[in-house]
Amino acid sequence: MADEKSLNFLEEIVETDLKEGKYTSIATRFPPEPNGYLHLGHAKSICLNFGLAQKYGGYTNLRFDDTNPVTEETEYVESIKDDVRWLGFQWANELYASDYFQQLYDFAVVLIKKGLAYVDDSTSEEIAAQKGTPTRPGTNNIYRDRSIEENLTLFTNMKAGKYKDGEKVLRAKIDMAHINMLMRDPVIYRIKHAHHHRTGDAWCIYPMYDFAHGQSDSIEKITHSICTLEFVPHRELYDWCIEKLEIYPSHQYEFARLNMTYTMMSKRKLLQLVNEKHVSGWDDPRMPTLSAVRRRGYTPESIREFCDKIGVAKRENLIDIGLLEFCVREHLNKISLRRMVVLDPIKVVITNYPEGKEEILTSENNPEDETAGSRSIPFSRELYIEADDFMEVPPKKYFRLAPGQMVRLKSAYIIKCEEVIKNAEGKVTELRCTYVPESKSGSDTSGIHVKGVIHWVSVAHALPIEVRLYDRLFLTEDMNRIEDDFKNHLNPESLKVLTNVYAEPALKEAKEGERFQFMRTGYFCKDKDSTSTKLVFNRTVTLKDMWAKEVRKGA
RNA sequence: UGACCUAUGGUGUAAUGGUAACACUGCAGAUUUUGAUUCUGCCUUUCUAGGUUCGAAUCCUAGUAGGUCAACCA
Repeated sequence: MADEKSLNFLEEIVETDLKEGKYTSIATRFPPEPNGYLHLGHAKSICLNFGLAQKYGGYTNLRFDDTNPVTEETEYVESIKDDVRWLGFQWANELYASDYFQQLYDFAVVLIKKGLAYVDDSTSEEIAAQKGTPTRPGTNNIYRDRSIEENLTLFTNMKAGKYKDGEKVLRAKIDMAHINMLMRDPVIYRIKHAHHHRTGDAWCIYPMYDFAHGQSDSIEKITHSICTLEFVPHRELYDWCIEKLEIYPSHQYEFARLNMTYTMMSKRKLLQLVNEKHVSGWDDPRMPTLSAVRRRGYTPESIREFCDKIGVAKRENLIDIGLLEFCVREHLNKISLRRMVVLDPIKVVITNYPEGKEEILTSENNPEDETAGSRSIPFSRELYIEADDFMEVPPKKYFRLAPGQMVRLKSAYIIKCEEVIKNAEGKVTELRCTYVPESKSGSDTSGIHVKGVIHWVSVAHALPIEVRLYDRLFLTEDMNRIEDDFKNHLNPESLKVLTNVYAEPALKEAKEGERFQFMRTGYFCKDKDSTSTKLVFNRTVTLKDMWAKEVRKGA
């Protein structure tokens, strides 16, 4: 029996609308502005919009809100399409607000003819000054009373390019004393002699968001237009335009955007990080963009699961980034092949293992998935193990390697540390161990039980690789709360590059983007910077580490 | 000195007038050839004050707190 999951408030609205026969099917849209890359906040919106349509039998349009040519570029359009597809969604139609420029222009003319719009010659400063404040009403200016004929002529001239940028605007004529600031004669068209990424130089006037978005929804017969909370006050204007234009009544609903701990989700600031080279690009694996988390090794399934788990509501939230990490671990644990990789090597010589001898051992690829099969791993007299897996003076409950102590080498033998060799500075350089020949994995007759199991790589067969370890980009939990420059909060240790790393030979076959669990250290993904001679892996996320926590508590 | 939105464990989200629950986190334990995974148990919750009602997290009023609104951005 599938337990019935409760509905979020948007699903409730849709179900009610469907039940009451308001609609027979629904249409939603995802409306990004192509002025940056999509991030996890957009993923929430994508999952919501596409998810709703999927669940209730409708469709979702991908509509680029490209009404501001100075910030928008084709590069962004392509990345957005890639990201939506990667997340696993298929849009019904690829559309652009710029497709509607003529219709939108005609709508503006309709408004003028109804006496509901006028051309204003004021500067932006004057308009701002006349706007009043939230507690003080605005004031009318002389342009407000221009005749319909004059407005029509002026607006035609605006379109014809007879004025310079900023010289005139078209404003809706609503009410300068309206309690809602957005209803105080909002600017609906402005002059921009700028090249548009799709319409080229065909237009020199462009509609504002409030005069483009709702009408675009209406043209596409979007039933449920879902946006974030900061647009709540825009809804009144959204409805006003639809009513005065007497067009299809789409409706706007608002939800709270995603905020995440230690994460900055503002496109503008992310752009700044890219431009000022604090990161290597929009897809730097430390970024919260979808192209970055993809490169880092996150799966689309885990992002969708995350969006499902965080829910949808109308109150401000701050999601623990640990939940995202939980989701990706949960998925990667099920699907990723295990490999042994030593990130910080220390050499072990097995003194009672014959020189020149080699054995081929077998290890399962994924204990969570029998169909994943197994692989061969070469074993020999000299090995690398993790420096962390040896302590000369171990604390209580440390069940890895220490002088006189035994551990099992994963899928191989039990070894015992007999001697510690140090260099002149007293640093441990080599461990001399003996192995128990009867303790071979799968045919262990030694009767010895050891608690610790560690990973290892045969020196003679080791594959050198580069590994990039990522930590949170920011050190401050709630980046919405800061008052100083957000760059002051950057984590200087958000990237650590390890170049003295050895992997088992099987990793050589890895394909770009392929994800693995490096046993006991974390999940990793082969990076696009890899070449035939240099393999590079990104750490997606560490494994949960109870021992590290234990150590921290002791400290 | 306004309007609008919001208020449930540490963090999210449910409960739709009838026993406050689920996930993450945290803590404790079992299993484990990954100190992973898995499994078990535990901790912790209705902003305040009134009102309506047999009964309120839920409805009403007021207060308080947080958010939003004064771009020719979206």
